[in-house]
Amino acid sequence: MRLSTKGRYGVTAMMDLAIHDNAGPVTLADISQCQGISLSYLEQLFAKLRKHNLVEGVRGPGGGYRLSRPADQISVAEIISAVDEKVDATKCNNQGDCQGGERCLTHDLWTELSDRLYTFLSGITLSQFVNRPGIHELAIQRDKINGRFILARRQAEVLNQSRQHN
Amino acid sequence: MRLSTKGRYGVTAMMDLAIHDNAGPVTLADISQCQGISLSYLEQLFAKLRKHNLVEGVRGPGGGYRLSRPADQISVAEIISAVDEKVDATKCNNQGDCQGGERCLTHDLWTELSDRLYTFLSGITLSQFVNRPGIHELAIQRDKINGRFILARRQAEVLNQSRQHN
DNA sequence: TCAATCCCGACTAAAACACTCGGGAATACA
DNA sequence: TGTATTCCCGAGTGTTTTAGTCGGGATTGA
Repeated sequence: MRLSTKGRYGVTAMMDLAIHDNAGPVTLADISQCQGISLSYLEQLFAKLRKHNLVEGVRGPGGGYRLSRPADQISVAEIISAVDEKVDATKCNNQGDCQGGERCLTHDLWTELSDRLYTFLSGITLSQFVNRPGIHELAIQRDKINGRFILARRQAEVLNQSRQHN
Repeated sequence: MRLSTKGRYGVTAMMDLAIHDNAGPVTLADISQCQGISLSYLEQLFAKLRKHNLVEGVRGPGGGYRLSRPADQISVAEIISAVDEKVDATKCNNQGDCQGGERCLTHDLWTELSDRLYTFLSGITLSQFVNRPGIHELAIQRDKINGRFILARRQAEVLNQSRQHN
C-alpha cells in the first residue's frame, strides 16, 4: 500500500471523470490544465488506469476518457493500487526467516495495519464525493468559465432528462 | 499525507518499541537486524521521530530507544507524518487560481479524502496492536531465540511485578 | 578506561517521479 | 477524402527521494 502524489493525481483525475460521468468523455488536455501536470504524464497514468479496467478511452474529436463502471463501484483503494502498482511486501515476511528462524511479529502487525487501511479505502467510492448536493451545479459553472461550453450544455440536457425520468 | 516503505519502517520500529515498552530501551542494532535495514538509515529515521517527540534515546551500554509517551497516546498518523515529513499540498490549491480564476473542485474533494484518511490513522494507536493477548509472551519467546536474554529476563520480571499488582 | 550506545553530517548509488519528444492509430466532421 | 482531434505508445532525461555508507563525535554503565 502506498500513497503519494501519483496516487493523488490518479484519484483527483478519476473524480473529474466521475463528475462529468453523464456528460460525455473528458479529455486529458482538460485534466492536464486543471491539475497543472503534463499531458504525457497523465497519459502514462491513464494507461495504467485503463489496464486495470477503471477507465476507457474514446478516440477522435469529442473523445476523451470515461469511467468503465458506475462511480459507486470504483473505490479509492482500486485507483491507488492501479497507478502505484505493486505493493512490495516486507523483506523477510512470507519467507518467514527473520533472523534466527523466528519471524518478526511486528511484520504481522504491520500486515494487519495495511489490511485495515486497504479495507478503509475500499469502502470509499468515487460516488461518495460526487453525489453530494451542489457538486454537479458547481461543475457546470466551473466548466462554463473554463470553456467547456459544449460539455456543459450536454451535461445540462442529461441532467434535465434524468429529472424528467424521476 | 504519504505512505511508503519509509512510513512502514517507522511504524514497525515503533511497534517494536511498544512491545518492549516495559522492558528497558531497544537498541537500533536489534531493530536493524530484525527489519533488515541498515543501522545508519534507522538512525536517520529515529532522528526525525525524536525531533517530533515520539521517542527518546538512552545513551551508553544497555541504552537504546523508548517511547516518549504511553503507546495508547501515539497514533500511526503521527509516526507517518514524522518520518515522511511535510505534506506538499496541491499545486494550485490554497492559491485558488486553478485556471481561469475558478479553482478545481476536485482538489477540495481530495482534501476531504486525505482528511478522512488522516482521521482514520489518528484513531489507530500503537497500543491497539501491542495490547493483544499473547503478544507479550510471543515477544519474550522471540527475544530469547534472538539473543535478547537480558531484556527478556528484565521483561519477565516487570511482567511478574505487574501481575502481583493486579 | 573501554565498549556500547546514541548522535551528527556529509557523501553516494539506485530507484521513483515528473516530464519531454516523436511518432502512431482511430474517428468525427468538413 | 482530407484534416483536426483525440487516444495510444515507447524511448529518453533531469530531478527528487530512498536507502545506504562512512567517519567521526558525545554519553554512560561496568
